[in-house]
Amino acid sequence: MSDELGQVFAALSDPTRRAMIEALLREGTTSVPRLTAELPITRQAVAKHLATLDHAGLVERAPAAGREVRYRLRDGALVPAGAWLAETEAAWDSRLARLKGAVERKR
Amino acid sequence: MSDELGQVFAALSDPTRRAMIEALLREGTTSVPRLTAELPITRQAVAKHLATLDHAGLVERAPAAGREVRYRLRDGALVPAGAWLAETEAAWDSRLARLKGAVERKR
DNA sequence: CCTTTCGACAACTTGATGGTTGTCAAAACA
DNA sequence: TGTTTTGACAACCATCAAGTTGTCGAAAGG
Repeated sequence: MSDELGQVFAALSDPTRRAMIEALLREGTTSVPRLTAELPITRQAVAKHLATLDHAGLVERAPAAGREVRYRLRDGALVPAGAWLAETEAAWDSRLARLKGAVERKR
Repeated sequence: MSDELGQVFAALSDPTRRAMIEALLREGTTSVPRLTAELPITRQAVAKHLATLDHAGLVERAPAAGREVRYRLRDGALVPAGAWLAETEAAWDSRLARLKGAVERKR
């Protein structure tokens, strides 16, 4: 469907995937076996989550030696989601502020 | 399960629900029939989406006259999600910047 | 008073999600 | 060489998500 924003938010909605992102933030780059050691799920489940993050564009495969497959964060991948949230939050707040102002003025 | 952040992100992952939020931003407050007129889905589907937004804490029921049920945005509801995204994005960027710096320094 | 509208449920279909087990070939290692 | 890891698939299961149709009673409107 190519709802990019939706895919990013969906990817972030799973706590396991957020944990993976946080691990990536800590460790810079990681791999399936590595994450499998940190998480209480199977290798296959980890691989699936990484594929989801990949499809959402949050993560990409990094060149690695041998058969190893490493993953790293994709530059700028969070920007659209962050921008949408920031804009929406701003509009949200200003609307509520205006409402509040109207109430104040009324009494 | 009570994964608040997850529920918010999940709520935002659906384009129909984002459209509802944007309508709410434009119109201040809305109702099931109103949204049904704007969207290509049934009254019942609209009600379900509103319930989802309600459970995620993004929206709340506003007092209304008669049998009408109006919905409005909940103050501060986006803050945790926005904060998580902003923090993560910052860590993300600084990590990438550091990496880039290391590469520059190396050659 | 009769008809329409609205909210609240319930049942159902279809498809996606998160997880599992199992298999296999290639690479790494003892 | 033989054993263990790793990645890549596939099948499967249970649950949830998005949407539908249908029903019902209460409120609004003619």
